[in-house]
Amino acid sequence: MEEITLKTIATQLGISISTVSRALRNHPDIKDSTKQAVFELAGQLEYEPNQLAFQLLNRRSNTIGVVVPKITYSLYSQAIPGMVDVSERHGYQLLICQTDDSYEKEVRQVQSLLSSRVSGIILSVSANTTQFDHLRRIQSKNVPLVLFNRDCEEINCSKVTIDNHKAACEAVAVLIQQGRKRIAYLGGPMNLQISRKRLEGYQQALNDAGVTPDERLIRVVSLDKEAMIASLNDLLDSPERPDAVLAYSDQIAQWALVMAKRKGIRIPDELAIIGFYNEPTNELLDPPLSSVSQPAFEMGVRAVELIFSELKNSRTAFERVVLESKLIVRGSI
Amino acid sequence: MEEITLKTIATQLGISISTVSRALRNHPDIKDSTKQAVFELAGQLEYEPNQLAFQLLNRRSNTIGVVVPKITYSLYSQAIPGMVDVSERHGYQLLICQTDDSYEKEVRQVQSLLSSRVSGIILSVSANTTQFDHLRRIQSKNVPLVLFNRDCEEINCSKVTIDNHKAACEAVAVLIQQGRKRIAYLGGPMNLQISRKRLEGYQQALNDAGVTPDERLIRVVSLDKEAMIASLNDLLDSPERPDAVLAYSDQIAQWALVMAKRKGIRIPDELAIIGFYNEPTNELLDPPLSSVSQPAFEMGVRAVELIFSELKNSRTAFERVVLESKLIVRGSI
DNA sequence: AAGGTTTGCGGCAAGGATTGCAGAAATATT
DNA sequence: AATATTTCTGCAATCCTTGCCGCAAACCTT
Repeated sequence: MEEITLKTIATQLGISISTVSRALRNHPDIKDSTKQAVFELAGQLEYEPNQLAFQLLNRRSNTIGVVVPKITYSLYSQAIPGMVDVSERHGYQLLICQTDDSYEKEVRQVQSLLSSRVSGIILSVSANTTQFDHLRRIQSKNVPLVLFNRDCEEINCSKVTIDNHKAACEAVAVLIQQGRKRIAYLGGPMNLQISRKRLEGYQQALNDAGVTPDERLIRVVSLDKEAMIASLNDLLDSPERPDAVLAYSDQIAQWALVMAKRKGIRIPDELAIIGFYNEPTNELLDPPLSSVSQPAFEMGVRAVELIFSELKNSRTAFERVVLESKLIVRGSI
Repeated sequence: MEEITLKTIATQLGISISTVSRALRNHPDIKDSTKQAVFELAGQLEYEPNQLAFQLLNRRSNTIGVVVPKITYSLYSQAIPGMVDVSERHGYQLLICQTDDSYEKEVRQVQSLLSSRVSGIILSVSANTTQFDHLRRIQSKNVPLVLFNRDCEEINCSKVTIDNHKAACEAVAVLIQQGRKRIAYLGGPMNLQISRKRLEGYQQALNDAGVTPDERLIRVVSLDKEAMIASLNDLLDSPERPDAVLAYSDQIAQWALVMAKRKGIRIPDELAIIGFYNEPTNELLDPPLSSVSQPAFEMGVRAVELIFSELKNSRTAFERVVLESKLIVRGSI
């Protein structure tokens, strides 16, 4: 069983390869009768044009590389379908990699995507990435790069994010208006810019309201489930127990809600909770969890669109798309 | 800014392309001093071997195509990381497509993957696929094909599934043992084999226990949220209200739980609920949702492994991997 | 009928990397 | 010193497709 190529068809019909190629692409130079014969035989042999050869010729692969920390994080599992949607419509495919939040893996993945000559790269930096030469390398090869969700200041390129500072600030403001006095921030990894931005937003809201911040209410929470639960236990059992919580992610917020309930803490009376990302399951909790919603699907869509616009028009300035986030108020506050 | 190729290095060093190629692959025929010079310049120019050329030469792309109905379905968003893990370890990448449960899209995606000369295809059939020529085509091209989760009898190939009949049967048996009399089955699309198998398992369990089935308790539920809620309302408000429910998916089961609670139906006293897929958020509900857990991550791992084993040893018989499902008992029963 | 135009097709090159074979240079052997 | 052997390097083919140039035959023009 060997590959069916243009050559196979050409020799079987006793014509040249170029004629077959043109016939299949409906070139006007080719006689109708020839075209018909070619189409017939091609269908019969189930000929599929070899994309690899085509891509080599065109020096690009019609493929967009996507690098995310973990596909399972809901923002990514929602954003990726958005990317798939748009890119499929343009005849592009997605090469998806995950870094497991490891810097080394991120570098390897980027390398490998460049080697595969992807047409563009969409990336969300890992929690352990503090050096960015690999991203500069993408740019120096003139491959469009779009950062989304997890941004970094060090790289100048097109970006799709929300205004994390503002989102956190507004969420905390709502808590303050409710009369909450001891508001905690449960942050994610602090070398993530978005985690820091949310912290700054939190601090600013306190500042604006003239509330003295309490350092003990600012905690970095591990994303690992067991460790997270331990942190939550520690906070909820401590004498400085908060009366409100803004969490870096719904994953954290959901467990905070569940743990608090198990401890008999009444929600929202004794503890208000707000998370980030507006996971669909927030609605199912009792009480339902309030959350800052991010348009994840749209982030994916926009990221791919930015790739295409750079591809089409390589000399445009970098675009920063800042999408609207929105506090979804439910029973937890 | 042009592409850095072997030629670039060769001309700059005044040696031939072949020498550069061999130097980079550490061929023993090449003098050490030459190698060193080549390595140095290659590093300096940030040379990346062009995978496209390599793949064309080798007639394969080191890429595995994955076709699923929707990436957001939790089984897939868990299985894909399993696939990514294994394939990355082997130096392969994943080309991910979704069909949105459309037959036409599925055909197109498969076509396009074949055109891209993927090394193998992993697929979960769409809910509207009733014809399978496109899958036969994959096989006739000697491209390894693995079906997972959503199987179909019509195609003979390697498969990774669970025993849906048995899983449903055992779940219902537990409900019967609890003394439940009116057990409902909330099924998914009926041209999905897994949905039918679960129905059969449900029916067999009733049969085995000598319970007369009530047709009104068997319902096909749309996967669309609004329509689903309407169906649930209808069932829960009807005079033939069940005292137990086996749902095709946790998505359905979770909403059944929430809707029942809102109607003041006590769970599990008045209504027991079991879902499928063991979504992580089941734990967060009140009461926590019982569910038939499927090893989604492992399904992904095994599917890729099956591709590799066919790739290595093309003449092996097809393997059917049937993984163990398990009823996770929580407060909802 | 001689020249010009159209029609239909073939040949060649390019795109980048690998590799068997052959050949040149350097070294070893007699 | 002449031959044999080893060490290193280059040529050319290959993977498949497309674009460009050119050629022959057929047609049309005057």
